[in-house]
Formats: sequence, structure tokens, C-alpha cells
Amino acid sequence: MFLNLFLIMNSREIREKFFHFFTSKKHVLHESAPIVIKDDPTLLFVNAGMNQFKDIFLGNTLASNSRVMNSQKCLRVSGKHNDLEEVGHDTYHHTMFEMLGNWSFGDYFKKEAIHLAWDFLTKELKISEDRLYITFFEGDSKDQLDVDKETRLIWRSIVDEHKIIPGNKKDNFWEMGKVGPCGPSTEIHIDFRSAADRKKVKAKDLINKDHPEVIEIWNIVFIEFNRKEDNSLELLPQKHVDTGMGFERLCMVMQNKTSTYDTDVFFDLITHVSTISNIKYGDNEKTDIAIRVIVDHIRAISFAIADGQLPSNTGAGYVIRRILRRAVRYGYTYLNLKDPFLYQLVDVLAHQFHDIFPEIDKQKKVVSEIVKEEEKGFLKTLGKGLDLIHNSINLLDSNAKEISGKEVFELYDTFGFPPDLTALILSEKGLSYNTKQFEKAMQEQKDRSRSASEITLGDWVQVSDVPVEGFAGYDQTMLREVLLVKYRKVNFKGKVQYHLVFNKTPFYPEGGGQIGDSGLVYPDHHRLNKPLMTIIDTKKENKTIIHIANEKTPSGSDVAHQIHWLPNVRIEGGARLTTYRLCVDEEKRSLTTRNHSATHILHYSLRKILGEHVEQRGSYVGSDYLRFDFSHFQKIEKETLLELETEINRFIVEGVYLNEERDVPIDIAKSKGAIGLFGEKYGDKVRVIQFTNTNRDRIYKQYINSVELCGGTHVSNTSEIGLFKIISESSIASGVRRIEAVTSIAAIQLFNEKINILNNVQILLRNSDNIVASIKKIINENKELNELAKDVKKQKLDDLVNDLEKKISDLNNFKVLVSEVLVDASQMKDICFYFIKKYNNAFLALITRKGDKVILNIALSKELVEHKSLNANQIVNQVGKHINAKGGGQPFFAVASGDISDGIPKVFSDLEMIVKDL
RNA sequence: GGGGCUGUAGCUCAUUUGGGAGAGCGCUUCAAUGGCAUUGAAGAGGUAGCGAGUUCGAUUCUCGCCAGCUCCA
Repeated sequence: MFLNLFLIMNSREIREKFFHFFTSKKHVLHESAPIVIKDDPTLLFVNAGMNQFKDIFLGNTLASNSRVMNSQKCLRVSGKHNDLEEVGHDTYHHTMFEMLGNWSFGDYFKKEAIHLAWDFLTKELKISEDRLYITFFEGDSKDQLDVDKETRLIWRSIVDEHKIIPGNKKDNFWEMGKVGPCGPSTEIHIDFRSAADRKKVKAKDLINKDHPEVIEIWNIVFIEFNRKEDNSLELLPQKHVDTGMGFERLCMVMQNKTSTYDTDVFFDLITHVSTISNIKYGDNEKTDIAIRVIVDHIRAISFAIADGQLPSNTGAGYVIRRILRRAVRYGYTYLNLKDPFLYQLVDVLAHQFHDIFPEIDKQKKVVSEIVKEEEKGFLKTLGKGLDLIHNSINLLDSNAKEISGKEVFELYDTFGFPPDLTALILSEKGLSYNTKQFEKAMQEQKDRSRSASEITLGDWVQVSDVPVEGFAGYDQTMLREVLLVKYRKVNFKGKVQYHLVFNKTPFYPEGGGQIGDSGLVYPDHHRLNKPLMTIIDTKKENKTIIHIANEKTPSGSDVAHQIHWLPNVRIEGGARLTTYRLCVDEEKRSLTTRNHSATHILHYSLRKILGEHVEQRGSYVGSDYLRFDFSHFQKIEKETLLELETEINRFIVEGVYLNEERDVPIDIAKSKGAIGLFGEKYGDKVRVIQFTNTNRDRIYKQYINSVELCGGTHVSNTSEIGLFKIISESSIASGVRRIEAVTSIAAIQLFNEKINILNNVQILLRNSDNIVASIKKIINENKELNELAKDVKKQKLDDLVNDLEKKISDLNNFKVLVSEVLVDASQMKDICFYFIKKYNNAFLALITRKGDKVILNIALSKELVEHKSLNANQIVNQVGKHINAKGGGQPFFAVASGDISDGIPKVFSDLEMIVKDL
């Protein structure tokens, strides 16, 4: 490859250049948000640079800097131009990519934004103006929006008018979603076709037409409206600029390539895949596609895992699993890679991004372990699927050409075997499958899922327009004068529930591992003291706190009815509004709070005892117990667990006071050594929870210091936790372990239960003072006795068999035995099997009693069944009627049980009749 | 969130109208060879995920729960 080092910048230099340029224009570098999104049911991954600034646009949060720039990790797996199944087939789409962007929050607007972008491209990067084209918003009559004349005018002062092209709402009016901030955009496109091609067709005609060499490189959005639920547009109080430039595409342009995969961004990865597979990139279209798929996907997978999203079978984790499997599939089919290989690429990525995105390098061992385990799992799935396919093929008529689409769908749906692989295997045998049937089955599955999820949410009903203040429950569990802002009806598992949003609330919404509060809502009126609603859970959707209420009030009427029935108490902007009193279930909250603080201490102690590599991977803090997942490579020995418990309980006994600080600038918090949650996005101001002992309260002469960024509730002194006890330690994924524990009342209960058991054991052992020795002795004795008993039983059975043997009569050439025996049912069965195996002409009928029950067995040598067409099944029912028995079995052995023991003689006489007739 | 599949010995899995709970590997012991690899023999190891129901009888059928896999949203 020819590289002119003086002219061609590598990707790192390009990124640096961007940061440098905008720093010089007074922009502050903002860290990329984790690629994984929490608390937003509509979005699983960050798909644009602006995601993390959503709340600033909406006016919910104030920006700490009015000018910001960054490179944001993004992940796109669906949408019009980003179908996962397409990635790799062309040479410029990606699942994971970097988005360079600069932002103005109420600072500069159109003119400066346009000039900044233009200057960066043409002056800093020295991209030829000749190649650049501009689009602007042409207006939209439905939205009553005029042509964006201002933008057009600004551009006219910069470039030739013929290069400025109007675009419609689809291309040049950017919206975040159905509702929310939006505005017109202007885009810079680049044409890097050959001179000959440029002569043939004008660039103007190729813009926004999916031409691979005429592409958009920079999108500049002027956020000035808020799209409301009724579809109307409202002017925002402030105007913002949001820009996004695809980094990989920019590198492609700057490095004179026609494919992003030919840039240095992918060079090392591709080289590595070539080495592993021994297949050169560029040799063959099919293997090239496979290599592109792999190098693209490993980026998405690694960044997602490093940001805390483990592959799983639902939600965001499932998306990661699907991407990983697609990569494995392409490697498996086209590069003949039959063993795990993707995990080896993590190192390459770690090295490549160690300075800009250090999260992969920091955890490369964990990430690659997880990838490897996933690969192994999928290869196993593939193996199973292969067996199933070969079975189906073997069952096929020799002249059949096709297997049913339903079968292929089942293979995919149930066993996860990809249909394209199925098709490949079939075609090797000259077969195919019915794709119409497959599509039909697929559509049915989709319809089923959609209809199941559609009913769930009702529309929000707006009750009042007061501003929402949010959580106020750190200092109180009861709040008066609360107003209902909006509510909606929801169907959940066949039950009706209500979602309620209040203007302020003491209810903690599920988050940071801590479960949501439950409690009661009362009318805030001194004469009304009956609860109106039962809040069963509290959750967060983005930043909105949603209270989930039962359909019925505690007194049995409908909640919705209550909302409208209530007396109007407060007057707000001319409207009479009901005020409420919100009361959190204090017992549940206080137990949860204890568990949350205990979780922090556990985290601290784990790092102290096991090492700094321990990082939180997930946590559940409930009122009954706590669960903590963390990175660690081996099983924790019993002694270590004990040490851990002791350490934590010392921490508790020390009675360390909580030092809680709100609105601490994140830099200061970090300088204090505060540990952030793995993959969590924090704002500029954070809440710091610190338990640090001072000299005065040291009992154990140990310095204790737990500092974490946390939004949860905590005890004011660690002594409130009372007691900490681990109940289990296990593995949940490769390199990730889980500890479950209880505290306070639950821990005391656990101890009491255990001690109670011990006491009972001791009493049973006649107050032995060495329980363990006593039990060991008993076990040994028991073992000896068992062996003795076994011998005796066997002897007894042998004796019985001998006795019975003597009773066997020869009748018409049959060995006949009809008798009542004093053994249990399973021994009787053994006797039956012994004789019918010993003799080839045995006819046995044995009876035994168990309580009131009479059990009858009929057993016949198999030869009798075959040659004499006898059937034990029939006989047992025929003679069983005398003892009121029903039963059945196989022709050679049948069982029946009844409850009339007086009938036994009749059973015997009937059997004699049967034998005589043989 | 919805659908499908699976759950049997430490591991991998058999077990058909519902009627004896099994195989291979691993483990323990003994024997053969100077030792190891190995070979032979014997043995231990199970509430058939949990809980109800139907049945004379359930690993098997039905329902619920739990866990895993898988597809869809």
C-alpha cells in the first residue's frame, strides 16, 4: 500500500485535529457516553452523538458548558439504512461507529455552526471545495414550516449557488423520535468519484441516493422546536446546534479510499483476521464480505461488553448476541473458522483504542473471555442444528427436492440455527427449502409478538401542567402537597395497572441496583385518611419517575375513578387541582437502604481483599437480600469468604458515619477516589456516598474508606446494618462471580434458624458437646448397619426365593407360582423378574399387602407371551376385579392394586382356572 | 413482554400406547506389569428441576413455578 506520510493522516491524527480545531474555538471535550443505554425503553444503544444531551435540549438539565465537542461511540443495528443483515455486504456501513460532533447549547447558532464546519473541512483538513455539496431544508406545508432561507443565505456567501440543494423533511428535518426536540438541518456531502464519472453524471443528482461515492459526511442540526404529542411544533426557549460527522467515513475521505474498511481504522483487524484464517482480504468477494462482517462486528461486541452489556437472551444483550453470532457464522461458513476466533481480536482493539476509549484495554481479559464463551456456546448450538438437519434430510423421500419451510423455521426459531446455513447445507445435497412457508411462519411469529406488546401501554392523560421536580426522598419518606401531573392505564400480565407521574415524590425509582419503593397515596386533606392508591413499584423512564399503582384502591374502587372524583383543593393557574400525600412503605425502604449500604461495603471489602481488578458488573438491592456481581477469575475459597464477612462486620461494628455529598463536580468526586458504576453514565455533578472512619471511632485500628458515586438511599451510620452474612457465592458468566447476602433482621433470622437447627441436632444427640464427632460416628455406624441390613435382606430374599422355588408347580409344561408373599412391592417385582428370566415358561402371580392396599403382580416369561399369546395385562384386570383392583402393564409384566383383601382367595381360584386352561 | 424447545448419575446423553431408571466417560477399590501408559474385575454415585393434578400406578400426561437455550418485539 502506498502511503504518502506527508499528505495522508492516520485516523488518530484526524480525530486529534478535530479536537484541536474545536478546542481553539472554545469547545470543551466531553467524554463519550457508554454505548449501552439504561432507563429508556425506546432505545437500547446510543445511536447518535446527541443521545446524552437529550435532557439539555429539552430544558430538563442545564449544560455546564455552552460549547462542547466529542467523539461518541454509536451502535446502529436497525432502521432504514442500517439493517444488520446488510452490514459487510457494502463497503461503508457499520454497526458500531464513532460520531464526531460539536454542540452549542444556547450559544452560537446557524451562521457560526456552518462556518465552523466549513472551515474545518476545507482549511484544516484541506478537502477540496470542489468536491463538497450542501443541502438545506426546503420547508414543509404540513408543519407550516418555511424554507430555511437563513441557512441558504449563509451558504450562498460561502459556495456557489448551484451546489446548494434543497432537501425535504425526510432528509433535512431532523427529529429525535415521535416527540421531543427537533429542527431543520443542513448537510455537507462529498463526491469522491473519478473525474470521468463526475463528467457523466452531476453530483447534484446523486445526493441522498445511496451512491457509495457521493455521501453525506456532516449533518448540522438546528434544534429549535419541540415536537409535542399532538404532533404540533413548539418553539424551544433556547436554540441549540447538534452536529454529527461519521468518523470512519471522514477517515476514508482523508485517506483517499473508497471503502471505510480500507482505512487504518480497520487495517490491524483485517490483518489479524487474515492471519487467523489464512485468507487474504481482497482475493474474493465472498471472503471479503465475511472479513468485513467480522471486523465490523467485533468492534460493536467489544465496546458493548466493555460498557457493561453482557450478551444474553433478551433485550440489549440479545442484540449483542445476535451480532456476535452473525460474525461467527460468516467466519464459520466463508473462512472455515470452526473454533472460537473472535476473542483474539479484542487485544487488537484494546491496543488501537487505548488512548481515546481506554475501557476496552482496561478490561480486555474479561471482554475476550466473555466473547470466547459466547463463541463456544454458539458453535455448540450450530453442532446441534447440524445433527437435526441431517436427521431431516435422512427422513426425506429419496426423490424429494425440498424440505418444508416450517421445518427450517422451527430449526431457526427453536434451535437458533440460521436459515442461510440451512440453505447452504441443503444445496450441497441438491436440496432447497420452501421459503414462502418460512416467511409465513416468520410473519406469524412477528404478528404474535407485536399483538402481545401492543396492548400494554395506554396514552398519557395530562392532569396538570406543573413542572416536575423529581425525587425528594433522600431526606423524607412522606411528602405533602403533591400534584398529579399525568397518568396512563396499562395492561400488565392480564391485570390493569396505572402509571402515575407526580410533580415531586419521596418514592425511590428502581435504579443503581436498588428496587423501587412501594407505598400508599392519600388525599392531602386532614379529614380524609383513607389511602387512595397502592403504589406497588416505582420505575424510571429516562428521567421521569413512574409510580405503578394497582387498578383498585385499597377499599376496592377503581383508581381512575378516584382521580376524577377527588375534591379539588388547590388552585393553580385557574385550575382546581387535587393535592396528595405520598407515603413510602418505610419498613421495606429501611431494609433496602441497609442492604444498599452493605453492598457498598461489600464492594469496598472485595477490592481490599481480592484486589483492584474487582469491578461491579451488576447488582440487585432488595429489602430481603442483596446480590452483587463482579469481575473476578476464580472461585472464592471458604476461608476468603469468611475473611470478607469478618471485614464487613467490623466495618459495621465500627459505626462509621455516612458522608453524603450532592452535586459534586465529577472531577472532584473522582479525585477523592470515588468508584463509579461499571458502564454507568454520570452527569457533571454527581452524588458521592462515603463511609470513612475517623481516628476516634477505630476499634480495629484499620483505616476504612468506601467512596462511590451513587444515587441510592443509605444508612446514616453503618451500625444500622446490624449484621452481614453471605448466603451464596457462584459464577454467572466467565470471569464474573456473584455473591448473595443478607443483613440486619434477615441475617439475624438466618442465624436463628441455623442455631435452632443446631440446637435440635444437639438435643437429638443427647446434648453431645461434640456434635461433629457424634454425627461422624453415627454415619459410620449407619454405614455398617446398612451393609449388614443389606446382607440380611438379601439373605432373606434368597431364602424366600428358594422357598418359592419349591412351591413352583409344573403344570402342562409350565412353571406356575401363585402365592401371597410378605415383601414390599419393589422386592416382589424383583422376584417376578428373577423367575421369568430363569425359566422360559414361567407363570407367576404374586400378591402382597401394603396397609389397606393389595398389590398384585402377574409376570410371564417372554416366550409365553410370544408363543402362547398370553397377556399379563389382560389377566391382571380379569382377576383383579375380586380385590377391586385396576391396573395394567406390559404383556409380560403387569401390576394392579386394590383394596378388598377378602377377595384374595377368589383371585387365586380364578388364576388356577386360567392355568388349567393353558 | 410473547412463542417454541430443554431440565434424568460429577460430565455427555439414552429410555414410546404411563408399569423393572440405564449407557459411555469420569470417580473409588482390587488385580495384572519393576514404574507409568494400559488392561481386567468389582463398586459407589439418582427426591428424573420444584409443586400440584389426573391415575391402581407418573421420569413419561395436564397445569403452575423456577432455571437454561432459542426466535420475535
